[in-house]
Amino acid sequence: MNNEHFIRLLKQLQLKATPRRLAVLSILARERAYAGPEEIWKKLKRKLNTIGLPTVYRILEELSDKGVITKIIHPSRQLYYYYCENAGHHHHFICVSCRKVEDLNFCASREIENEVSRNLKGTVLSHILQINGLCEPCSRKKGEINAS
Amino acid sequence: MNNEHFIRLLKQLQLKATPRRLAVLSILARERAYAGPEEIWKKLKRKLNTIGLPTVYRILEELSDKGVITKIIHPSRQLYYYYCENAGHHHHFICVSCRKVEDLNFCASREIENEVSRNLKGTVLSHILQINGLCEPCSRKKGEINAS
DNA sequence: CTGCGTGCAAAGTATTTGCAAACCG
DNA sequence: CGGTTTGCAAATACTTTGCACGCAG
Repeated sequence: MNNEHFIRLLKQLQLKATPRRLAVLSILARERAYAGPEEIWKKLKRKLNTIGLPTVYRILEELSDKGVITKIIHPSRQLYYYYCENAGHHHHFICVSCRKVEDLNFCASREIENEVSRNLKGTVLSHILQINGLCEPCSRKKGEINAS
Repeated sequence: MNNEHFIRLLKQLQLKATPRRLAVLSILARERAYAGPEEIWKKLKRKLNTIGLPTVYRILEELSDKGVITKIIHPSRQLYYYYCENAGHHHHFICVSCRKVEDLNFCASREIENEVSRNLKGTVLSHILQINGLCEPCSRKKGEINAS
């Protein structure tokens, strides 16, 4: 949660603990929602003297490759990222209205693995499972809008 | 499979049965693998006198919106599409090596629905489940390569 | 005929790259 | 110090749009 934590995290990943990287992590950690490179960049500009948009792209990409943050699959095909404290393998429910992300205590790895190895005799490398929907508050709001 | 079938299909979707649309469907139906707009365009140019790349984009987009073809989620973030005869809701296993796509007789809709409505009290709008891996032949080849 | 469909040219725009300067350890 | 990291400017490349002409129904 705090900077000390992120410094350790970056060292583990063999990345230098630079102000830019820490700032990106800190901003993402504050959010319960996914954010895009440009948005993050705008927020960073307020905190740091200077920061380039390509730097933001690079940092998000490397953190995502290392598995520290999650890439969100969005219909618009723009990049979105989300920082999740929860370490174990799991999947996300994303609210398409307010962008909130919530953890799902559900993963179908086992069934998938069975299905693929038995029927297709193939090898699973990775799987994507993302649930798009409306969170509880947004669900209600939509209901109100529809009802009115 | 044949043109008659696609003509009926397009009519159902309230799309005119034009040579371009039929050609796109026919090409996709022949493949057991996903393909990108540019590739499809190149193949189409051989069959048709003229066809513009934007047209291919437009046709793929509308067919995908209507649910006739499936958008493939690719790490490169380029667009790929796949025509699947199988009508019911299901998911796909894609081979990252040869691009082959296979149906999975597995869907976690019910578990997802339970999990979301019980724990999050949210509403599910859609879900993405895609398995990336190696099909059986590619699995073997990789093994050979690694072994050598 | 009448509006949907298409070709062409042109724009758009998110994302990436190259390189010199700055900086972390 | 030495290799990373970053800013800036510019490029890239995929994808989309506008508009006039053509064709399906």
